Amino acid sequence: MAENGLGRSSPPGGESLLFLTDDQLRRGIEAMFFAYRGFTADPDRILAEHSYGRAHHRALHFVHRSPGTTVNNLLNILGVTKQSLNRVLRTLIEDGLVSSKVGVKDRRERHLYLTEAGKELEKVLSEAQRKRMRAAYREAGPEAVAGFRKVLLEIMDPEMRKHFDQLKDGM
Amino acid sequence: MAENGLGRSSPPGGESLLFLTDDQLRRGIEAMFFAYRGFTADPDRILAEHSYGRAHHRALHFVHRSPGTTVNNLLNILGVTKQSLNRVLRTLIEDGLVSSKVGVKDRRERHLYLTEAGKELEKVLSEAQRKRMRAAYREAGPEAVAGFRKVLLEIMDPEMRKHFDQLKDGM
DNA sequence: TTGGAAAGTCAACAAGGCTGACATAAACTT
DNA sequence: AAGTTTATGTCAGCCTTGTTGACTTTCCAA
Repeated sequence: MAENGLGRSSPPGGESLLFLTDDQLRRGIEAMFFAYRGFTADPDRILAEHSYGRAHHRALHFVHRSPGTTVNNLLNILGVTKQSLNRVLRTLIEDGLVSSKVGVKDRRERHLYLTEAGKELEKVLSEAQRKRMRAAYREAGPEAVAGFRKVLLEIMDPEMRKHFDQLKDGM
Repeated sequence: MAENGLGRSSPPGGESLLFLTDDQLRRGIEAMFFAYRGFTADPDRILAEHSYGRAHHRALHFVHRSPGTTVNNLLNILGVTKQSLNRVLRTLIEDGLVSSKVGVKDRRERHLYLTEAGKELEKVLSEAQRKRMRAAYREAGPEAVAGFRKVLLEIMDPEMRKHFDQLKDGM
């Protein structure tokens, strides 16, 4: 059986498992790396104009997605420390993009909402990002998109997958 | 025609373009975000044990991939400033993971190679990352993987796509 | 009612981006 | 030969965004 270019013979099972060779996996890893750069490029440019970073985008996105969410919930979704999130949140609140309301049931909690200005910036950011994704989806076609989504789901940590699925419910 | 949940009616063309709705695009964006976290999680853990970061991983990966590459070429691939790359490269060279050799044809250039120790760490990192990708690919199946790759290619900036394709040649 | 847990805030530090200025050596141009 | 460009490296300093530790306020349960 022919070598596959890495000095290892192909795995047993023949052609059907060629997509699992180390070469193919490495190509996938590199594709993920380069694609993620494109994925964030457009929002990054817009954020820079506002002196914000990706962390601000993420906060805006998920507050938009789950209005009234608590800081703690956001923490779990974003997977950063509360101190790190707090700094970003503080500037967004100071700048009037996010409003924070003390919880009614539990007054320790802060519920987060986008203000009109916050919704506006979120829209600009997400439209820029969607524009690229739309073009990519259109070029690749619906079946490729289905595969894309399927693989991404499998790459996620189970914990993150849970958050992803929970977001779905709120749609 | 039914609303799609965002207060916009579905695009003309009917069911066939449902994968291009803002909802679907937003889900794709979120999937990309959560998946990228999983994608980097395993290497990140290993890197932390060595007091390295993702920047070191990227350098190791691409030097491994293109042995003898120049600093300038690496700069273009990674898309960072030379100061930033230099800091990372310097520690890798000091730690004996990367070797830098003056060019023969053009003595201004430095050609970069992994040392044995460098190859070892790169292997540990890439095997951890491939392990997750292999599991994901296996779960998703070859057709999904093809779609995954196709969409990623389309998301890339043309400039990055060029680098990606050039790497292919070296395989 | 008191002590622990939870939510959030403040302070300080580190990694890794960035810009700008500058140095050196080698290659190229005129 | 002189001047310019290119490749690389370095220093200084800034910003964003991660981190840990210490602290306050609030809630709840023993």
